[in-house]
Amino acid sequence: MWASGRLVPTAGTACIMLDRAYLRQNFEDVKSRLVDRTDLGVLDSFSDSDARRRVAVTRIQTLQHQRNLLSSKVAKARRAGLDALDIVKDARELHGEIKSQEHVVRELDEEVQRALNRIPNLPHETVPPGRDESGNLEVERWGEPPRFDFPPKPHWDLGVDMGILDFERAAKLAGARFAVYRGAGAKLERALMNFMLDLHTSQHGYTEVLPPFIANSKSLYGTGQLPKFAQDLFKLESTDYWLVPTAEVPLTNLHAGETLAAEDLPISMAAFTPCFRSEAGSYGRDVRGVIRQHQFQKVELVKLVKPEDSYAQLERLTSDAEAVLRRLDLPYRKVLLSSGDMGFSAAKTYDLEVWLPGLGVFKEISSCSNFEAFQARRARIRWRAKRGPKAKSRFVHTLNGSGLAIGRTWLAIVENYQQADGGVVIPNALRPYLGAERIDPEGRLV
RNA sequence: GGAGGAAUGGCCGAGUGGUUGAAGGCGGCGGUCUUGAAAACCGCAAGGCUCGCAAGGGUCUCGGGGGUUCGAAUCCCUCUUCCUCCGCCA
Repeated sequence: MWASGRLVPTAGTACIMLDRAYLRQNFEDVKSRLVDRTDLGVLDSFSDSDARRRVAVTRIQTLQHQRNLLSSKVAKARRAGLDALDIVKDARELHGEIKSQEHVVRELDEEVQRALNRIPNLPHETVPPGRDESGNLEVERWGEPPRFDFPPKPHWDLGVDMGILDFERAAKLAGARFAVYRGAGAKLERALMNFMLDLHTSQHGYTEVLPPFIANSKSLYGTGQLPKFAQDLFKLESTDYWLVPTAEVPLTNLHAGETLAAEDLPISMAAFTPCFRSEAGSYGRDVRGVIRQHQFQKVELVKLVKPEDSYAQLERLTSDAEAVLRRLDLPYRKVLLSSGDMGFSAAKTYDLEVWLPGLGVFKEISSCSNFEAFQARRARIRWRAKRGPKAKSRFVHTLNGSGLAIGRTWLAIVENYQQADGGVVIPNALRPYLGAERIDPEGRLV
């Protein structure tokens, strides 16, 4: 286990999602706030294990205290030239008792941890209550869906017909839910990556980071994918390596275990990475095209901020992601997720959904969330306002959002900018990156 | 892959079984002095868990885990990371 417990939890091993003391003291309130997010039984099992653990911890600490007293008596006796054999004998008995109590505490530690691991984050007060996506709130709609004087096609027809997208050969190479991009298709993907990174680093103040595309269990625990969602990930056989499902994992964990200075914050990072997802449990969903793939490329935005700034920063991060859609002139809507539709670790999430005329639907292209201290507590990312007597360190708040998912941006462009002849016009903002104005029906950049 | 070496508080660095949660230095914070600053001097400064209404107490933490011992930063095992050399490789 990546967060294996010690006898008594220590700074290095006690990883929790919600603060235990907060949970204890606000138990009924927490329960009511999580009613749409989880089976409330996990809260009761936490409460029960936690109470038993505290009794056991108190007991072992008493024993350890007695042992320490005896040990210092031995030390004094030795210095005085005495052998202190009777004290040693008593202490030896204590030793056995402590050892057996250690097992009790260790088991209860793990029990508490297991319960905590299953409790999701508390939704922010501005989050609409709801069991699922039906409780979501559309907060904004931007852009005009393009009008066509022909029936718009889905991207899988357009891409395959132009010869820039190949599913059959991808299936031969790897399997279902993979795609091969060729020629203008591959170059469009690369142009989008550069366009997005350039925009965020030069206009929005993000630092570009190129992280490993593989992460260890500890990192995946830090951001909340583990232990609960292991089935959604690809693991490399007989190693502790996992393919990253999103750059959120390496970027958020970049400062894991550190105490940052106030002047370091906020930290804003942007990274391009491929993302790998097993898509277990999504059989039959989005089976055609490149909407749902085992591997897709994404530019991710991550911020580490002071708690008091985090909701203002969520608005900024979301608008940074929106800026990509606006510059590409892609119509979209902004949706505030309900408490039941949010991810496990999030306190508040906006989804950006791009209009796909070929499919006639809005489809998620970015998800921007404030995790408050949930991830920071697990990854132990702290900050300190200043050093000195009263300078207590606190957890940072973490945020992330796609800026954007490149595969879905690719298909949004193909579908929104499609022409009657089967070609695609390149959005103005992208032309410098492609050196062309359109992709012709034969898949050539012209 | 093979052979060696190393890991101590924000940083550097002492410390090989018994007031060492940890000397000393640097850096930080507060103060004295100063018109102000610097220098000098004085003082304060880790985290987790737990008991307690509180004041305060206890316990654990010297890369991670385990062991020996009445007692471990110090001894043993193991893992991780870093450094040096050899081999291999983009």
